[in-house]
Amino acid sequence: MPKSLTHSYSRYSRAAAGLLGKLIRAARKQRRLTAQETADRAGISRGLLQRIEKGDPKCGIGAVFEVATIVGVQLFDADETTLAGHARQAEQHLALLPKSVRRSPRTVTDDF
Amino acid sequence: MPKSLTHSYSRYSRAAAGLLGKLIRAARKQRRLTAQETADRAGISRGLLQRIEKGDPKCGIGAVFEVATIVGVQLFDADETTLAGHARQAEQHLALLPKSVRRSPRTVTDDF
DNA sequence: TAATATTGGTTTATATATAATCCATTAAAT
DNA sequence: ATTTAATGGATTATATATAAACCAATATTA
Repeated sequence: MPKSLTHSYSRYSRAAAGLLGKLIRAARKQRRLTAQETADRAGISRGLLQRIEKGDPKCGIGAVFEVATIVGVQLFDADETTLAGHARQAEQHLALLPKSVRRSPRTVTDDF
Repeated sequence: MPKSLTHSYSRYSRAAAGLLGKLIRAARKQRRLTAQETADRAGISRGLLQRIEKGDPKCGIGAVFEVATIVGVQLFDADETTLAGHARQAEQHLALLPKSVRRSPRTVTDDF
């Protein structure tokens, strides 16, 4: 049985989702796009778009990224080559990491 | 009745989710963090963490951002002030937009 | 090598995200 | 001012995301 809705994310994560939503909404307004038309292009419902622009953290990241792309919000630094380049770099980086994954004994405190 | 799983997001959105997942996984390995421990700290299951690192676009953006924060993946440019600053800027920008929201007659083609 | 921990991939039950449809309100066009 | 379009917010039904519990395979430590 899944844990009920007892958990809430950190302030930082909620702020990040909220910021992205605000950026999306601002970009949509700039482009004079209707909520309905934007939702249609993204293949989602208008209600979901409302939640995305409100920064609801439970929205699927695919839907959020799709809308962001449509309204012209850059997800990653455009100057730093392309997305494909980023991914390739991440893969190489991953390959270069030491094989040892065993966690270090030091305890880490989560304060953000 | 909701539309079934007939829709799929754009290549760009999927690539973005996939990239973020790879960055997260690389960062977690760098920090020698176990999947289980990372999931525990994020308040999610290990299975969801696997999907996040795989770039599954249906994962909640809150969960993804939470994990990204925990493993140290910067969501927004750190140099560009803070998240709060970004949000304030977005709000001001939104307020400064012309009141007219009616969309322009020109049709726009989605090719990305 | 042996023992232990981590991971990847299932399955199942339940919580919930989503689409669809409504209505009321606000903004925009005529 | 009237009409029309856009928005915000609810509601409901259903698809599905998630947690939990497994197992097998791999990696890590001793």
